[in-house]
Amino acid sequence: MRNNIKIERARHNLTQADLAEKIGVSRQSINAIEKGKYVPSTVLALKMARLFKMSVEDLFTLEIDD
Amino acid sequence: MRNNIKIERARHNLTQADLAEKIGVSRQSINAIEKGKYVPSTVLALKMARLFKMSVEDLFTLEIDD
DNA sequence: ACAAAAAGTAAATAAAACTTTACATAATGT
DNA sequence: ACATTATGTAAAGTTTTATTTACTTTTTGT
Repeated sequence: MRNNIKIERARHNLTQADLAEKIGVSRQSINAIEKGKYVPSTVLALKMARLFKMSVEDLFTLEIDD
Repeated sequence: MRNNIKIERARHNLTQADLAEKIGVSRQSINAIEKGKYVPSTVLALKMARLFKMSVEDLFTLEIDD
């Protein structure tokens, strides 16, 4: 699964720490999710999408191997 | 977080076992997710939404305590 | 160039997701 | 009523997500 978190963070001028705080996770979790180290829970995905005013589908996209 | 999995399953005439097989998880996982026992990963949410031809946001909705 | 802020990473741990097996209960069809 | 299918649930175990602390590297501003 890939994601556009880094791009949306840039659009909204947020650091990883900012985003982490806004959705209630640690900065390292944001970093790991952003880098594709692991798949976030649906709650996190929904919160991020809501924050960025976009759909979960536009923020996260399935890949062939998912 | 609440979800409309049970309803969508009914609309599509799928048993929990059917759905489980289609998205590649155990039947018990579907049962647990459906009953709100735990929050699925974003990959599962995306797969279910895609199967039901709807958005993740329409299938899963955040609640006040999330 | 320098300092400060941001991002990357890693190890140890905790918490939650998911599996498997197994059995109980409820619903459905004949 | 009976058999079959579907759902609910539970315990034990594995895997993955997420946290904390701490340190390194990269980026940004002055």
